[in-house]
Amino acid sequence: MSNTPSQEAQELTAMLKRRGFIQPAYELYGGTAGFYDYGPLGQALKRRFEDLWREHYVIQEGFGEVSTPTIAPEPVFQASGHLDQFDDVLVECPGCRTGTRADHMLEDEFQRLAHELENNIQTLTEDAETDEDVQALIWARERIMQTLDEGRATVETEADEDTIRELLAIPTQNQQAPITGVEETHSHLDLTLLPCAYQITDTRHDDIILAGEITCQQCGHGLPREATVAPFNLMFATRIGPGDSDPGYLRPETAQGLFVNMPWLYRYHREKIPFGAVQIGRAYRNEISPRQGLIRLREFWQAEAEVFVDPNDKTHPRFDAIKTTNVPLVPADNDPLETTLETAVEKGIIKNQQVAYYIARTQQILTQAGIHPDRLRFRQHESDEMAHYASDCWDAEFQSQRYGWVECVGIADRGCYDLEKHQKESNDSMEAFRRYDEPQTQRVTRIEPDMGTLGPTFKKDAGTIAEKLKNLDPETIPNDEPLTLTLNNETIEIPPDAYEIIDEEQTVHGETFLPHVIEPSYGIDRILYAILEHAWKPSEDRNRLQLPPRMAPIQVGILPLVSKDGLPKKAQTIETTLKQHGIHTRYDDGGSIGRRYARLDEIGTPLAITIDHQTLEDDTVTVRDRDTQNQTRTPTNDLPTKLLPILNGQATFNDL
RNA sequence: GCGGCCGUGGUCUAAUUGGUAGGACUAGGGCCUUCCAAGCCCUCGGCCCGGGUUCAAAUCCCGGCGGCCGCACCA
Repeated sequence: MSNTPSQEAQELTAMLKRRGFIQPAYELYGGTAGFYDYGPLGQALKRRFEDLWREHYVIQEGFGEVSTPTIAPEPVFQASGHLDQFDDVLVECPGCRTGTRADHMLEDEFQRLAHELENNIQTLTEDAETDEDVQALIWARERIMQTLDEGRATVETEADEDTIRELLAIPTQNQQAPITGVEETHSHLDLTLLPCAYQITDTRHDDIILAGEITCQQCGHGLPREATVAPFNLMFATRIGPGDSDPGYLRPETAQGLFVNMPWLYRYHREKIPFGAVQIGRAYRNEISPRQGLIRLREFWQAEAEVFVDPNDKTHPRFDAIKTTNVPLVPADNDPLETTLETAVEKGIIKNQQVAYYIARTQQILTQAGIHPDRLRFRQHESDEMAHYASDCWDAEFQSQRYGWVECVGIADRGCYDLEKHQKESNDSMEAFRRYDEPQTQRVTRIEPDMGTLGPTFKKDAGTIAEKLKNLDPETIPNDEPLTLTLNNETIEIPPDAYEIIDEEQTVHGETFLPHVIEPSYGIDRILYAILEHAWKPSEDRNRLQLPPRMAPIQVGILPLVSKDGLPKKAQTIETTLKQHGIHTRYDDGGSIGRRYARLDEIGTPLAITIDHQTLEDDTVTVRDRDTQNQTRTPTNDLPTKLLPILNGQATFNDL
């Protein structure tokens, strides 16, 4: 969807650099793709967005904000799946040196083979001489088509192997031919067609062996039977401490820092579900070929929230407040539509209220930040596009004049994926407790081994036997006969005094469960680009950055009309007052007044106050509105109380 | 990662067939100036990096880095 950058977009890029918003990093040394610097204005803009985000998630939602390290030891990503699944497997063609993703290549190859086999069988069926052959081919065809999707095909037929090979035109002398692993079992042949022919042996840190007869799609060069293909993991690797013993990685998302702290955060939130935790920070992905400025970076900023919810209850307590919100949706398997969130959840387009709620939240934040509502939509991931952890996922996408629709927020129902993996990897509980409304009593029958007897009798096997006993169903314990167990292929007899059957009443107050996680994840850099592009209003006589006032890096310009007659001094006094109220000002007495207004318009400063000779007489100044260029006169003393509401977005210039 | 095009002050751009860089805008200083990029004077600032060919390279050749476009990729 990339176009040649328009004149407008190029001018925006130039302005962003000239005025100190952003520029490619390390230009001094030739630049490094995928890294950007935020200058004074860009950083200020980013802070304003972060503060807006915090206002929604930390203040209004009440989620605790944390800050965790950007480097994590290997087990974290072993658990999260990033080490195994967060990579692309690349095959390099020795002919044209094109790198292709191995899994994509195999997929294409299976498709091609499917068609070829289909055709072969079609013609061969017509030529088949005996009914048996025809029957065999029909079976073969059905099974092949049925199972080809899985990358393997099993053919059951009464015809012998040679007939099949011949009829399918498969050379027998070639060990790597699509039919391998032929086994004769009773009256049918089990032909395992594809997995041996095109086998990816993924041993992770070793090379991957690709066997088979595949030609490069780019140049037609045959790939060698055992082309080595390397997994390209998108994480930056490093070493923690000296030596190679302790590998670490720069985090590819801030989320893991929240997951690993789930028990801590659960206690902080006084063991109540649902609760949320958030983090704003840097994340790293070693992209193969980053381009498109802020859109694809190797080091970027995320603002992520993890909301831990009860899997049995994904309603949202404040859903009523947002249910009539209209949102433009692009569902995975339906036409785009605009509907209320209530309808979308009722119709099952959005899976649950929790996801819907954060879609609404996201819409609020992004539009408040200055993304145009008509150029914002929510698109559902196709099932094959979904990350390895997600069960439902919606992307907020903004429409860029330059890059087309670009995702900038992902709202995913990650289920219990992450917590389960970390629980397993760490052997620590990630569970929460669900208290019943009424404690429940239940009769429990269980077997209690008597170690005092088992120990001396069975010595070192006692522990294993005790485990086995506990796992027996008490119902199956014979009453009269001795109890027997199989241990190490031996049958042993357990005397009745070595265990006790306990039948008791237990009171249960609740149960533990793994919470599910709803994750709204914001890509800050992309959002900032969206804000800038949507706010950019170039024209022949003046360029204007129409930022919402609360996003503006510089809030108020302070301009003495002329730099004499004591006007600069008066202006600086006023500026000091405004600064004391926390207003970010910029004093400028250089050049004509028009030039100075233009400079402020270009960086999105919403208000400018001008100190003129009348100020010296009656202590009033003019306040100028960036968007309309209108001016109104205001007493100096009223400035802080009048300007602050405008800058916070609670009032407009017309309220002055 | 592949292919095509490209790389001159902060930005845009000029420099016959090789002869060591000129302009505009911006910015800084000054003059002038009573409200929207006015004018005048002065100033700062450049050949992406490294190698090669040559008496001499912004220019030709090779490599690297970066950019744009296409392909590919994008949990």
